[in-house]
Amino acid sequence: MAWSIIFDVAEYRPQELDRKWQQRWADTRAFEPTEDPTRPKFYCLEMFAYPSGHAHVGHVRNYIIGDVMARTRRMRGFNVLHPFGWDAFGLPAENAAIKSGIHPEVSTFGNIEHMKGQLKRLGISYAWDRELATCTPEYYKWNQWLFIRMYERGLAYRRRSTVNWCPVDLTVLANEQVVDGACWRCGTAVVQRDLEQWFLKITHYADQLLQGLDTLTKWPEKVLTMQRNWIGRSEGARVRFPLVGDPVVGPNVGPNFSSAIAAAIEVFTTRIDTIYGATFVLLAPEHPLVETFAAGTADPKAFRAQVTKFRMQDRTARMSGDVEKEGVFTGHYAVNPFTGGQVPVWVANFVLGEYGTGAVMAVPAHDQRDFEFARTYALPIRVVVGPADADAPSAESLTEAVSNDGVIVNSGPWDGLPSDEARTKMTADARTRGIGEGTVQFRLKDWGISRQRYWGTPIPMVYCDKDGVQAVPDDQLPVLLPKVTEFTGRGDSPLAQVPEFVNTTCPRCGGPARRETDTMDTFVDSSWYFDRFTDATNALQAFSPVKAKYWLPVDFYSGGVEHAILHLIYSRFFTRVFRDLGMVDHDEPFTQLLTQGMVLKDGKVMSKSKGNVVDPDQMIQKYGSDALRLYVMFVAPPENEVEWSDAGLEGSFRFLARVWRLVDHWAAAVGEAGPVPADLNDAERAARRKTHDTIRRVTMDIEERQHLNTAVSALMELVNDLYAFSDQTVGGSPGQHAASAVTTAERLETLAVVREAVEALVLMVSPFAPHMAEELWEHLGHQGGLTAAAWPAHDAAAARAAEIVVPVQINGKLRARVTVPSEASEDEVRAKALADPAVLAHIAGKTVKKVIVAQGKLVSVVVS
RNA sequence: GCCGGGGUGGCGAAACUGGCAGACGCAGCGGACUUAAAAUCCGCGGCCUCCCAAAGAGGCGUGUGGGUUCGAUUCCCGCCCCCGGCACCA
Repeated sequence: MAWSIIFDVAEYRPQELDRKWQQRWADTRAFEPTEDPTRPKFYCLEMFAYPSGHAHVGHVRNYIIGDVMARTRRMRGFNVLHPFGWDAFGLPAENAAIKSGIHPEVSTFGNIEHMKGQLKRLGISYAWDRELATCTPEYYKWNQWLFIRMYERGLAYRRRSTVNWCPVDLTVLANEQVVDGACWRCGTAVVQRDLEQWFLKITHYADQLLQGLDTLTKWPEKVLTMQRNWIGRSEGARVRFPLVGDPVVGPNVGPNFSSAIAAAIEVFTTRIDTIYGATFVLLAPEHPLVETFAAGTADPKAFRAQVTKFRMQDRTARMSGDVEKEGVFTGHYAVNPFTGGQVPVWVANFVLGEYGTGAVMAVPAHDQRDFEFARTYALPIRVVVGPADADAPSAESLTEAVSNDGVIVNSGPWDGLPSDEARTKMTADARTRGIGEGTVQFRLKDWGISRQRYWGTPIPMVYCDKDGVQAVPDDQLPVLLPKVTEFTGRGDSPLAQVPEFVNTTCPRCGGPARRETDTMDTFVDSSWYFDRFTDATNALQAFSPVKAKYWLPVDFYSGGVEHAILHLIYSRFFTRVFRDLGMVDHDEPFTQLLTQGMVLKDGKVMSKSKGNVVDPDQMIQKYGSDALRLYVMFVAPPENEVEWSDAGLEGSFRFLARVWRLVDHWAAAVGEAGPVPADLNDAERAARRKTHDTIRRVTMDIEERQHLNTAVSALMELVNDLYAFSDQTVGGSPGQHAASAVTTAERLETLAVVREAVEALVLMVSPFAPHMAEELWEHLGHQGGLTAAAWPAHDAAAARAAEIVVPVQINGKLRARVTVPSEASEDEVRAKALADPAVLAHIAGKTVKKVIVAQGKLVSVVVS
């Protein structure tokens, strides 16, 4: 039995390495940085996790991406902050409590414990000292503190509003949380409710949030576009159409119809240039004037029934499909302030109450919606824009609206102007005459943050009969979330059922008062957690501006694209608030954003309910964490969606074992090798060239392109080459004969080249497979671990080849390859190419018209 | 409808600035080692044609039809399909 010989070369046993090095990193506190102004910083962050219980490989992919970036930057001399935390408040824990009776606090911390273990078993290099959970008073105190600062500045305010209410989750949803008219979480159709709500005035920053997008050059175009659409800026004008003599309507002209009684209808339009074609005015069913007009209509009951029908359509039918354009005449007329003509006022089901002024001027000739409406109800159509080089079409000939710009016609003094010029001039004219003004309209709305739920940050406000709404003074923060023991899932806010919480004293008069019983949307928590990481244990401040200045902004941020709007726009908003409070001095929180793709199993997103989750722990048990890490990085670029494959994981394990054998094979011999000498033979030079070319490729792929898959490919190529080199130089590849560890080689040069190659390989594989790399690094005789090691340096001269193979094309077809010295001149390359037998055969009997030499790349011969 | 991103072997993918399409890996096939298997090591591999076969040679090939160019997966124009976002936003 030859067992002893077989085990001369140590077997790759990843599970032992995982344990050993994870322990070592924890013992030496290897990843806990402190501020160091002498070194460049790198703040690497992955979106923190909701502690659902178990992380699957889809979640874990994101953490590995960040870890590769963090570990690489550390070796490249950066002071790296790579923290992790828990988005620990939220509905699922509370819903589970209603079902199972387990208190959210208990389940949440239990889940955190388990998931933290999973991440540690993956060897992610987190600064665990800075770990935070948003459900702790140490964290949410600062949510409350910030809320009060916003309240003081008018950025947090309370108003009664129609809100999106989820009848299943029993809570209000922000506009961003309503997807196709349904709750983003449970999919139930959303209903409308009127409630007193707290809002954050994100619209105050609408223009800044839009303009800031232009500075985000390292964000995916997709996300920038989604945010632009979401903010939805449009330039236009507000114009007032006075109502024609009506006893109900008073003389006061209100700019926004804050009162139900006004003497004019204000519309918002982006096409004031078409106002001579405005032949009627449309009101949203929600418009305040609608109810005012109702009483005066011929049949008020029928009128109101119509309007009610339109309002019901709004949320449900309108979302699900095309709703016929319908309207009802109010019996009233308004004056087109440009033509002076009287136009009828209708209520239309397709006009939105919450956008603009809730009223539009209808220009059927130049707006498709108005066109359809006019045709349905036989309202007049008037063409006021024509093409620049032809006559304008007649209204009768139109089959659809013409919405593009052109030249103004049928518009009195404005005839002949191009549309854009007309818009500017007519807006100015409206302003001069006091009937309107230019304005910018946003689609973005203020952020309603009140939630009628338990498991969230209490809103730190108090209601006093005498003094009204009062903020809780800073020295009484945090307003602690009381321990609710019974979760029924019925009624409004669970906190309203805790008298000792509700009943308090007014901070101003000391008299009896009631606390706000709603909690904050959990997106508040996640809007600034990256700031807190810079100073996670600060008990006196949300974070120190000095520490924040050192670490922020986040240099590299990665997470799922599903947060492209919600989290990423709220965080940009909060950053501006902190800036205006003097806490930070940058505008944008995340310099670079990477949106990682999901991991699918059987073509579907992994989820517990579908029963198709891949548990990283099971994979680690079988193949070790390094193989899992490497596979997930190798399978595709980080942005791509990928299908999970057990076979692929096994392939990555094989590669690591191959690296292990290679290094082990040479380790004993290369210990004696010195620096690489100048006079190498061809094989040695080629191996060295491959080493340095790989350094270049891997460095660029990780740092510049985040193409982590091709970085791994390059390492595989290097390993393949080194196996062949081993075979050539010492006979027999590593692993071919298990006991064939090299003890010496014929040439010292060989050992020096191999040592350089193998060390570079171990260093470069370490971000992907840190446990194995640490062990091999130690095995190669290095002390102090990889945390202290430097990334290999690229030597461009060593990477350059002495000879290169140049393909030769004849009339665009590849016909030959010639080998030339890499520094050969253009003439030499041309001569060599034209002398090649295969080339001669193809040009025989033909005329060479042209020879193009692309230096170092290719020769192209044109013949006829 | 508008905006953004895509379409490359059996599969995941690569091709950096217009220059050898398919690197690297998975699955597959062949060889070495072994009594045998596993593991390991080495090799083959887009499609088609010529050839008994091999070697070799040639043709076609990056969704599709054009264009620019000595040369196009890459640039331009038209079309088809897929994914994501927004969607009666005046």
